[in-house]
Amino acid sequence: MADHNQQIAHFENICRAHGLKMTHQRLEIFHTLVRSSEHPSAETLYKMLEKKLPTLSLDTVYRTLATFVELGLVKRVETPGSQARFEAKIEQHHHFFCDQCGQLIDFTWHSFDEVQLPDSIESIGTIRDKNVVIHGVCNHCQNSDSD
Amino acid sequence: MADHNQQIAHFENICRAHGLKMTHQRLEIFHTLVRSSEHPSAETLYKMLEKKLPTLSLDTVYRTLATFVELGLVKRVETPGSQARFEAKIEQHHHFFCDQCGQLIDFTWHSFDEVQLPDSIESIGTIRDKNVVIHGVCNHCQNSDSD
DNA sequence: TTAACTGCAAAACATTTGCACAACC
DNA sequence: GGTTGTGCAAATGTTTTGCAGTTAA
Repeated sequence: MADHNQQIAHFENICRAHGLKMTHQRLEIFHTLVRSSEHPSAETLYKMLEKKLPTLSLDTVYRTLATFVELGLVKRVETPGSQARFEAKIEQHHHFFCDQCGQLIDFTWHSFDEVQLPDSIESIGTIRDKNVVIHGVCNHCQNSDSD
Repeated sequence: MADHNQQIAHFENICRAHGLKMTHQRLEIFHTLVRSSEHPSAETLYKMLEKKLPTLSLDTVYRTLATFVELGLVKRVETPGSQARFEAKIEQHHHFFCDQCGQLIDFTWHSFDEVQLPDSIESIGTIRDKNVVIHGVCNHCQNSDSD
């Protein structure tokens, strides 16, 4: 929780540094994303916020997310689904994708993060980021298969 | 090249086993995908084939790819782009994505493939597949930055 | 005040679907 | 011959854009 406040302070600084206005919508969208662990789509975020911001429009959510991605405050997560999904998590982490329910679960794997890539890979180009993506079936789905 | 023929034989067997007809379109789409290393989208495939199959329609490409994915003959590649991209490569491999030109480069990393995942990850669920995705800038883009 | 932001509506883009004809087995 | 597949066109779903009114600095 304390982490979130720090992240929000960072968010406000970045916006100020780029001359972006601190609107109600931007603040709420960022708050919601930081506090969520479900990697929501634009539409999911819109639904999460419709009680709090009844006049919010879906295109504002799309525009706001695009702005955040450009500033590096938010990442677009690559998934098999047709809708783009987003996360505001900063720390290096990886994803487990449940092929059955579509849930994305974050995990950390420090020994992977620190491993040096083989030269054959390093020589492809300049590496910015390396991530592990696991596909499988989460425990919840596994257990409810007995219907 | 020889590998491709084997893969195409496998493709024909699978189709037969599932009662699927061996149409000109399916054969050509699969051939093109097997021989390509660019992980094309449905639209790219359609353009690659329009000289050879002038009456081919884009929706047939979509339908055919969906069928192949269902049969496990083709994989949908997860990319940041808005169009889905596909590959017919069978061997375990990983992807380098160039953030600048959007090119996807395959690489192998056997010591990663063989590593046992930490228990904390194994306990999330049943793992079907684990892949590394690297983001960066490929050598080609790096070198042409001097314009 | 004024430049940037939002909401609305419409457009653009990617993908899917219904139907009638054509092609495979 | 009968079933499955294809092409056409239209529908659907997701994301983007133009514009005029609204809001933060």
